[in-house]
Order: sequence, then C-alpha cells, then structure tokens
Amino acid sequence: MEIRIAIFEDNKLVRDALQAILNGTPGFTCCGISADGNHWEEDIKRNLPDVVLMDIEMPGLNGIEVTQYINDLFPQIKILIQTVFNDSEKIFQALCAGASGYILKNDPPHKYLDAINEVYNGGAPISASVAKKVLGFFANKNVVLTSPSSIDYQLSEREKEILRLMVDGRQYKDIAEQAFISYETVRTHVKHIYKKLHVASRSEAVMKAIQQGLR
Amino acid sequence: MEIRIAIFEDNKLVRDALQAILNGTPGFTCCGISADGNHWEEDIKRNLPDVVLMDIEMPGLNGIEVTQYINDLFPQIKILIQTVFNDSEKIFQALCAGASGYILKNDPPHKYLDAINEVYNGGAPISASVAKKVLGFFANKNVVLTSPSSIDYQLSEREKEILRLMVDGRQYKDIAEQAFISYETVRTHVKHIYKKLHVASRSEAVMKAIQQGLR
DNA sequence: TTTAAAATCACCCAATAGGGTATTGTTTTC
DNA sequence: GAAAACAATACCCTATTGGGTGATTTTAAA
Repeated sequence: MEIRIAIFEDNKLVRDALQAILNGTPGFTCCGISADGNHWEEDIKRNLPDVVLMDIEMPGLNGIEVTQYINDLFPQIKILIQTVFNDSEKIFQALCAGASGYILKNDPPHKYLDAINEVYNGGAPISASVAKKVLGFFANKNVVLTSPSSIDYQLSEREKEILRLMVDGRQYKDIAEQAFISYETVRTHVKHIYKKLHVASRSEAVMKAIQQGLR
Repeated sequence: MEIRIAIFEDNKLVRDALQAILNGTPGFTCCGISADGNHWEEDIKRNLPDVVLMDIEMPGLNGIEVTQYINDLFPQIKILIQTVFNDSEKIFQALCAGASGYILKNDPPHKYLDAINEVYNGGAPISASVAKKVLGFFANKNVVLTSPSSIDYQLSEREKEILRLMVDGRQYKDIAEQAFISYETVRTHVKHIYKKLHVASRSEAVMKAIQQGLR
C-alpha cells in the first residue's frame, strides 16, 4: 500500500525535486502537485492524498490558510508543513490551523520520507529546531485557548460587526458613528446580541466574544 | 566538564534510579535530589544545577509551579520535564512555564541522557508522543497569547480581587456581597483600578485583565 | 408569494456605571 | 515616628447601559 502525497509548493525546482524523490521511492507516490493554494479544493478532491506536503509561503492563499481549509473539510488528511524560515509566528499559526507535523526545507530527503511515514502512521514529526521555536514561543506567556467551533451563536454579520466594536471598548454613540447607523439602532442590535449570547451586560458579551473567537 | 543535574521527583525508587544512572555515567553528575518542590529555592541555590529534571506530579508545589519559579529566578537553568501521563493540559502548562524539553518517564535511560545533553546544548528534546499531544492540543483552537511580564499595573491585592470578580461579570452589588464590603467601597476600588489600568469602562478593564493575565 | 429574518429607527423608564470629593482608620515603609 | 499606601465608607451628579414595546423597510428563504 503506497502513501499518496500531494505537494503544495510555489518553487518549481523544489516541487519537481520532491516529486522525483517521492516517485522514485518505493512506498511513496506523488499524486498531485500544486504551485499555489488557489484551487486547493479541486486539487484535493481530484488527487485524494493521504498526506499533504505544504509550503507556508505561497502566492495567493498561503499554506496556513490552505491547511485550515483542508483540515476543516478533510480532517483525515495529514498535513506536513515544510518551512524555510524559523518564523515562530508562522509555525504557531500553522499549529493552530491543524498541521500534523513540521519539517525544515533544508532537511535531507530521507528525513522527508521519515516524516511522511510518521504522519501517515499518526505521529507528529517535528524538526528539532522547530520544536525549539515552539517551546520558546510559549515560554512565559499567558494563553487563552478556546475552541472556535464549539458553539455558533447565529449572530448576523451586522451583529458581529457591532460586537467587535464593543470588544474594542467603544460606546454606543461611537459605534453608531463608526457603523453609520443611529444610536437607537446600535442599542437594538446590542439587545439582540445579548439575547443570542445569553448575557445581560457588555463585559459578559465581550468575554464570550473573546473566548469563542468572535464568530 | 560535567553536566550538573538536579532531580525533582517524589517517587523514591525513580529518584534513586535516576541518581544512580546519572552518577554512573561519565559527563553527568547528579548535584541534588528533592522529593518535592517546597524548598526549591534553597535546593537550587545550594546545588546550582545546569539542568533540572522535573516531575510534574509532586506533593505541595507541583512541577509546573516550580518550573515557573525556577525559570523566573534562574533563567539560565534548563528544565527538562518528565511526565508519565499524556495529559495535554499539564504538558501545555509546563510549556508556558518555561520548560526546555519533555521526556516520558518510561523512556529508556539512554533517552534521558540524550535529552539532558540536548537541553544543555540549547536544544529542545520532545518525545514523539508529547509532540503529538502538543500539536493536537493547538489544532483548531483560537489563541490569545500575551506576555505577563510586560506591564505591572501595581494593583493592590484587594483591587485584583475586585477585578477578578468584574471579569466574572458580577455587578457592583454582587461584588460587595462577595467581598464583604459596601457598594460604595467597591466603586472606590473600581475607580482606582480604572486609573491604574488607564481605562474608563468595565469592558476595557476586563479586556486588559484577560490579556495581561490578571496581575 | 407568503413568511421569516435582518436591519433600521424611536420613545420610555429604570438600573448600572463612572467621576469627583471627602473622611477615617489601618498597615506598611522609610 | 512620620509619611505613604491601602482599605473602607459615604454622598453628589451625570453618563451610559439595559429592557420593553412598536414600527418600517429590505432581504432571503420556503
């Protein structure tokens, strides 16, 4: 049983090299190559990979966004992030987007193959230097973690907009100006928001908004 | 040059075994053993380790708290967390407390030695299963990360207490009951809190409190 | 096409919150 | 032992917020 791998990579040289390596190694098949993430859904549906090798830096949709999308629609597909720069922020965003592993672009081919094998078998390969970044990133931080998909309060777009302004600490008259509506309309929206969120004050609404990720 | 290691571990058998292994291996010296974290400061100052091998589960002060304290006072000391259970929450807390690496208790001795060597040399050893937990923990989460040490608003204990109640969404009369003080006193405290936090409303104060970690 | 939801505006009233000032002890610190 | 900070209380007045009720228009869905 061969592991089917789809490659997302904007650099043609790297892309072709990876494809050659994968197809030249027993047990691995490159089932698709994409130069960017703009047609990720068709690409994925057509090729049905087991593992996606994802570059972070791509024109158009970046690797983090595509990771998030693939993970939402095809949670069974493992995503292995390949990154050149040691950008903690990017690594961390990919982490939250649902990546299964991290490998450095200048890692040797056998490490690529090992990592693909590992994610395919449910593991979480992380290059040592990436691990260091991740650890360093969280050291001495306060963290508020929330699951965005937990509850949907069914807020309308306008209500979300008002809520965001409330989170910013703006008062009703300011919100009214900002949203080009009257003070009374703002108040009406706020009342609806409170009912949907089951709260009775601004600070409670703000709390929920932050914790649920402002949906 | 030998690596000096201090052990924090409540299980005597494990503690003694680790000490024996370390002292029996060239290049490693066990410079201190503690059954709990209650006298961590004396222990550390007396033994001056390069690396601390820290158990998470300990009576009294737990390994996470001790990790935080050691990291605050002795940032040059590397802390290697050893853990039995795959508790993502605990692993994650230790991550934020400033641990440099994670190793599983049932890893073989040579992995211990490798990991100690790695942290000592600035690496970040993470057991594969721990890496998996860490990745899984962040997948599909919203995260608010803040640095707690950034600003100190010099709130008094009482003010912090009031602020915590405000974060809970309680209104002044409830806070008054909870804190066994009068309504007017609550208001006075709130005014002081606002001045110190440079805000002018409850929701702004709550926001700052959450983001700064309620100091 | 009827229904339903969303968005808009308005008025009333009460509750809550915010700002200022002042006084009185009690700690804590220098 | 004096000065500074903290805790607690009270009263003033205004601004803001929260809840109810009702209405119109637009948009979207059944």
